[in-house]
Amino acid sequence: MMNTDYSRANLAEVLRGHGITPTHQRIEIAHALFSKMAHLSADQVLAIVNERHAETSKATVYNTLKLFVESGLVREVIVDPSKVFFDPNTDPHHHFYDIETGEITDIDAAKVSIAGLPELPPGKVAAGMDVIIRVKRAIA
Amino acid sequence: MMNTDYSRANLAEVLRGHGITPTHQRIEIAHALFSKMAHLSADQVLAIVNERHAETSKATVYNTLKLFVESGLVREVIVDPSKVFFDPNTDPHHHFYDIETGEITDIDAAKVSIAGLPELPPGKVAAGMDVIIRVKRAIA
DNA sequence: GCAGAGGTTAGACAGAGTCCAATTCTTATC
DNA sequence: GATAAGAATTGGACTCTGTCTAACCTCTGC
Ligand SMILES: [Mn+2]
Ligand SMILES: [Mn+2]
Ligand SMILES: [Zn+2]
Ligand SMILES: [Zn+2]
Repeated sequence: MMNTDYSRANLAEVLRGHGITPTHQRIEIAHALFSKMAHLSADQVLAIVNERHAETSKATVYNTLKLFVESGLVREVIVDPSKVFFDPNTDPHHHFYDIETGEITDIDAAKVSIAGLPELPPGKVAAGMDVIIRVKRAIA
Repeated sequence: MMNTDYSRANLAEVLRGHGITPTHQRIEIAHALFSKMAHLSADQVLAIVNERHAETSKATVYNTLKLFVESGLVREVIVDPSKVFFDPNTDPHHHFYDIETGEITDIDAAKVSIAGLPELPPGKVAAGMDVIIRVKRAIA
């Protein structure tokens, strides 16, 4: 989706390209997600963004993550009952989820084929599909 | 998994068969889940169980649902970021999830085939797979 | 520079879920 | 049927994630 240019200047351009006014806070939040390319919770984003000097509030982190999701910049991953993770990888893909460590790993959706799904309920349209493979440490 | 005998006496036997001491509260909670055969949140279970006369605490509902999950009597469904649902259907199956109404519908896993999944990460063993198809109302 | 829209903020609030020490129940044994 | 010991339940305090609000700030176009 983006190359490897995670400079603030380039991130600002990416935000503009999605119709988002690039503020300091939004750029820092985008930087946290895209430079780490990891599945981060809101709390983790808040911590990363305020590592050097506190400059972004909890409310702004939540507002911004929601905005990013709505504009397709990042994707929500719902695997843990206690918190949502935000995924800078918006290519179609699935996830391994380690139920012991919480680690989330991507699975390229292009290599996976799913057949035999029933028709959608009448009057309904698809909004997305999640495949989550829960794994745990093999017996020692 | 069970027939259609949702009598308290039979539910008590089912619990014993899973190594669970059948208390009044546990039997009522099992009754709520199996007689409705629906995906219920802890809060919904609490409300159902205390419909006639309050007799079960929130702590017991959570304790019991956890116990039922651990003993394989029910299954957790993690689709909504704000709460867990408990599923009395433990046959392999997937879910439609209406992101607008919250409605959850079962998809028989026997009819669905998934190919091309990568190998599990080294040292990991599968603990389950969830397929969630998020749907919404078709544009009016 | 000014105005107005849009963005940010602290902190109060809500809801799901956990924890604890005190109490009550279940069950095995007599 | 009574007893005793372990198991289960309980209210309520607590934690954590996420939302909301009203005041304040900042950016942009004029
Ligand atoms: Mn939760
Ligand atoms: Mn939540
Ligand atoms: Zn991912
Ligand atoms: Zn189900």
